[in-house]
Amino acid sequence: MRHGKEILSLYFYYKAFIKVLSLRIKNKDRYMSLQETLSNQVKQAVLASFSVEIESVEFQATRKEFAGDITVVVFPMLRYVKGNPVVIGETIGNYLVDNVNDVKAFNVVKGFLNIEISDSYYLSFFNRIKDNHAYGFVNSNPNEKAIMVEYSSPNTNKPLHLGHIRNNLLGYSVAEILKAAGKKVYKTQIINDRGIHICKSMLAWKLFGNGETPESTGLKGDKLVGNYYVKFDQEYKKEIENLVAEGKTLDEAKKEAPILLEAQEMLRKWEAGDEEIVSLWKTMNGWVYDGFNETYTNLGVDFDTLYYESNTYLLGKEFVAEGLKSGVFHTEKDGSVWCDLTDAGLDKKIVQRADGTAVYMTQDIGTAIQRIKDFPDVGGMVYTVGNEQDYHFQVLFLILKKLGFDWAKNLYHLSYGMVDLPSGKMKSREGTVVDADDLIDEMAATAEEISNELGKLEGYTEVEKKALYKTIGLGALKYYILKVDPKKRILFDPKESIDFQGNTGPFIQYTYARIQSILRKANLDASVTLSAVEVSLHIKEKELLKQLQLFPEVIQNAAAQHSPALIANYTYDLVKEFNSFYQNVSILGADNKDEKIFRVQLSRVVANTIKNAFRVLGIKVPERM
RNA sequence: GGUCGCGUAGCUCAGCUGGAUAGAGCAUCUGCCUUCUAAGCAGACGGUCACAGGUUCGAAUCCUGUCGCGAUCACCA
Repeated sequence: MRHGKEILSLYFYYKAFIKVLSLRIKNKDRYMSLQETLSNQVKQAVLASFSVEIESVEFQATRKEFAGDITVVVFPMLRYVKGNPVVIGETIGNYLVDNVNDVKAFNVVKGFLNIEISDSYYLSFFNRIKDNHAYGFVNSNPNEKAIMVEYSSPNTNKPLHLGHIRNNLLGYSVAEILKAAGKKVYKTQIINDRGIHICKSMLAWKLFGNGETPESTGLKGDKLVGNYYVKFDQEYKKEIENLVAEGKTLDEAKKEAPILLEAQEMLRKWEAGDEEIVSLWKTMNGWVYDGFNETYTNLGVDFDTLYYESNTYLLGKEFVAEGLKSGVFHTEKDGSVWCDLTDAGLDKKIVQRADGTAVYMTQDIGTAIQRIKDFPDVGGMVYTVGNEQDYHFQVLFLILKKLGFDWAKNLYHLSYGMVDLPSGKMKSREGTVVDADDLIDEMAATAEEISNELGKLEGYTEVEKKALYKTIGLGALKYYILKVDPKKRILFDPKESIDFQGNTGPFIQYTYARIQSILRKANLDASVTLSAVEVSLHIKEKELLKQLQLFPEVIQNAAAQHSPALIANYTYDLVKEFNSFYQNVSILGADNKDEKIFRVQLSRVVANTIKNAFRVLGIKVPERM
């Protein structure tokens, strides 16, 4: 037996493991978690042996180089019990062996009491979950308030890029995680469909478009509109150059460029309801939505309800008026409305311009209130928005609290780091963006290349193959993005392709496919329930069971922390453990029938857990690959 | 400058509500496909956990300061 990396591989989740021992085991007349039982018994042992009461007992998973499954840390007790930690540990260990059925043996290393738990404990756990396809998921409680998760929320003047992909994947996954953790969830977005940005695209199309449409060009609608946004910028820059050549300063030129003035005029006309402008606006936004929907479908994300800024920006103003009445806001001499947040350590913030028009904040105040009106069962919201807007949401939440909404305390800004390129920030106007559609296609193409090299898909139709390439390509992309802690920024180098080996989505999908292959070949009745007497656990089997035990708690933690990364990392650990089992233990070639049944069942449960974990990440699993 | 976030192996990342010798993947090097899918397994190599103090029996983890990177401090969204 080797004692290298493989042995240590589970070390890092040992903290989480403790919590998982809270799975119910039968103890006398009621269910009590193993840790609860042990905790009480350790207290008893200390009381009996040293006449001291201790408040709590600290557990951790046993490191792999030592015998045992769970470890009691003796050091904290030294505060109450004077003595040698080894002696104290041994005293407690003996007491546990005598008094707790599932404690089989123990050993003490320095101040650590390592406890061995009986196989029957793990087997009874296994028998409880083996047929539960929703293992790890909690049904939603109808009495509990729902959560609205906002994500994506793009501007409608340009196509989606890699930054939006991170946003979409995070928002979608967090919504699914919350559902899995027992919350009712609504997915939504606020579509920034009005403003100067869309007018720029509209104007450029009017001037240079020659009536082009997605149909006439074969271009996706968002791409077509995005092209005119770029076109506008090019013309704008030309005009600035000309004006500077004529002797204007750069600042003057930027403000006076005719094309910009014309775009601003267009915005005024739009706000005044000019029929021609509004009609063009509707047409071009329609093109963009068609394009976006294609990308969303491709990415596999969806929404339950949509909000458009053009519908909600006026609503905010009502509440600005209300806030003025109640004294939350005040008017400046010029007529603009402000909120003073200096008592909270923040600045003053404008909520409405002097001319009465809405700012970003006005709109967000209105949108939040509108959402609660539309969905009265919503008790909180999650905003998936980049960390460049941390301050905005700090202020927004505070204002909503000041306005007296009780749900305002349940607002959460899911703030994530930017996706940057080696050259810096992605800029649509400068063409330095990684286009979402292109990237998805490239990932599928790479999956196809690798699949062809490996040549394991004989018998698959072209349609099946195409679908599989997409599953794998998207799996690689999504996992690559989601495994990183949301708050950290991602540096994406287009020259370095996303891996398909190691800690990747395809590696996990591959393991799932392997298990499916075994299940197809197993050809046995997996419904029987084996008792502890019939099977004694292989070390790899036991490690797998320990890892499986963690899953429900991982879901809860991921929900509490709004972090898909926790699910991704957990799944990787589970899969690593399974592959080690697979490569070291023969499943179909087990020594006897019971062992074979158990291993097949265990493999099936692992596959199901992979599937469930990946489902909340929005990643599909393949039957073959 | 004020505020917020980040800094762990050559690279990409775990670990952070304090506990045993800080872990993975990629890259480099070694073994393993007449046996369940080698997108795999088993191993080697690789670390002053940015730096300096402090709290503690014990600090990558908590506190303070310094440095570096990023964001933000708009009548833009």
